[in-house]
Amino acid sequence: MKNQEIAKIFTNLATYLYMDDVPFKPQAYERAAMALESLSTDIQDIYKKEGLRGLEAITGIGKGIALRIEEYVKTGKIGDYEEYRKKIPVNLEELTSVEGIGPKMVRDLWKLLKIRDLKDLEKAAKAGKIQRLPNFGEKTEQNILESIAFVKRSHGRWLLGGIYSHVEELIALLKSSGLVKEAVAAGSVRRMRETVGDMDLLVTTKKPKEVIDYFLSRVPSEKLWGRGPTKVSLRTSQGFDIDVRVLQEDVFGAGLQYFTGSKEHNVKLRTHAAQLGFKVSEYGVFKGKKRIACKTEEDVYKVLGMPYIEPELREDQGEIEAALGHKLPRLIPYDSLKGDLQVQTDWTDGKNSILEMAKAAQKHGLEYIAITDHTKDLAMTGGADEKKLFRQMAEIDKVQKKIPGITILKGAEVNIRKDGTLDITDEVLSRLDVVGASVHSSFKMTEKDMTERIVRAMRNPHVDILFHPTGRSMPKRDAYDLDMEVVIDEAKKTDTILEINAQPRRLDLKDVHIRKVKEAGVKMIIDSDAHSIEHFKFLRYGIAQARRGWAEAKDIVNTQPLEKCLKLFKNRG
DNA sequence: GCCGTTTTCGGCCCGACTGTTTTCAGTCG
Repeated sequence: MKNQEIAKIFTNLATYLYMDDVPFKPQAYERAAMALESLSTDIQDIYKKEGLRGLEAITGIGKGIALRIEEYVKTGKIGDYEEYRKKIPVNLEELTSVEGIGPKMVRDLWKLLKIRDLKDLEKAAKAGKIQRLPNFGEKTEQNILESIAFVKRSHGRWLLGGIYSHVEELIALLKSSGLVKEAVAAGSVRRMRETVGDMDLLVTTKKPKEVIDYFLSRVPSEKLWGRGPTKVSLRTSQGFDIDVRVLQEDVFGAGLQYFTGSKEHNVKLRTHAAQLGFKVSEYGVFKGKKRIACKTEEDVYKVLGMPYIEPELREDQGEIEAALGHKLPRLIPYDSLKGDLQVQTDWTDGKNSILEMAKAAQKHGLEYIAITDHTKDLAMTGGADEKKLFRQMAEIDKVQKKIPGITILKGAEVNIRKDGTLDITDEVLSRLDVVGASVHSSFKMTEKDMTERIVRAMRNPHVDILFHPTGRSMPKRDAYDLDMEVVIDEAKKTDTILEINAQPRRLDLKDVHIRKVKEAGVKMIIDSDAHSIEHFKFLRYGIAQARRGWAEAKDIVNTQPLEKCLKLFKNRG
């Protein structure tokens, strides 16, 4: 699948066009790149099946860009882009990943100092060469050095699950100051994106200066990026960037809407507003000079003729159109899960016993769990063979008696071998309540082979769930090559449930897949993949991911009580 | 380069902040 490759080229091409001050084209390429990134169908397939017309049917792709995609599919290159690369042969992604460096600076750094990448940049900055350039200065040079250190440390983005508790702490801190009325997170944190680059906190207060002083006195910062009368911007000692903004109480809704983003959602919303004769900014919705609505987000959307749009949907993926047509999904609510069907214990690589996990699950409000320890191919985890599975089944019966308030199902996470067969016999699988199958090895197969491998496993009549279908693990391992269309199709045919694994580094399925699966009418399940009693809290991120994929409660089997949930399994209806 | 219940031509979101300047360009969200 070349979608991401082509998207990257278009993003870079946009950067080059920005350097040349070309108007409007860069944005067009950026939009095309975004369209490609969120496309779960292979763009090459679309081209092969439907030609240029198929490409042009995609919003954001017109005649010109369709031709460039055609060129790439045919030759593996895009001419305009190659020319630019010859002229300015620099690593755009690396250089623009540095906070404060955009296309124009990249251009000048290349022109004047022949800086190609992060290494060159760091060297020049350390030698004090940057500050002598026209329009650069001492401070810019210093910021560059600090940004480079950060990019190197964290690649600039953080897992949502890694910083979420930090967000909650800071909100609580602001609220406990007694100085603020409202204190909420906005931005990608509020939209619950799987990774976030920084944190936007919004407060309303009558004493902006005091709030900012208070915040600075309580949150140790490694670097103060800047502070104004209504905003402070800093990097914490953990290296995480936080913006705190003070909003006027009577325009809080407009501000919250604005700073929640996404940028693309807001662009679309403003365009729509303009068509109605309104102007939208962080200070409200205006008709001429008159302010119409801004107290709550509901007001903002209402005056623009649409119901409230949940933050998780605000990615310009059709939510505004859906809202206008009153076709928004009724997203699966948080805290609506009744069970968790992927739980590991100390029988393999989990930290806690079956009883401890059951107790923790119960405390988390769950009515049932499945114990799904690894199986024998995963030797390093102490994966169970058939005998060990029987022993564990007996143990679960014993534990169940000690804790009657929650049902403990007998399950396993069986390994899908390279050829698509499983590492546990069908005879034993048939004795389990829940069988999840997943790939843990041989990630580097061709898309065709990997798809066939997984399809074969799904065809096993005992496999109820395909666990973490794409196998990614952020940030170190990307998804393996897989034809998701085929997998979804096969899930429909075989009644296999697809998992949304809630581990912050997995979040697999991805949001774009979830939407496809839902549209295909295939069932999904949200599992914590808990390896300790702490991990049931991950379910929240799984639900967030489901919501970002427009899923409703009825799409997710474990929103149902146990009996109903099990009826949705294959061969159980 | 894309798009269309204002438009097949003429628009394309909008404002704040920063660092370098001495009125503004670049970057960000």
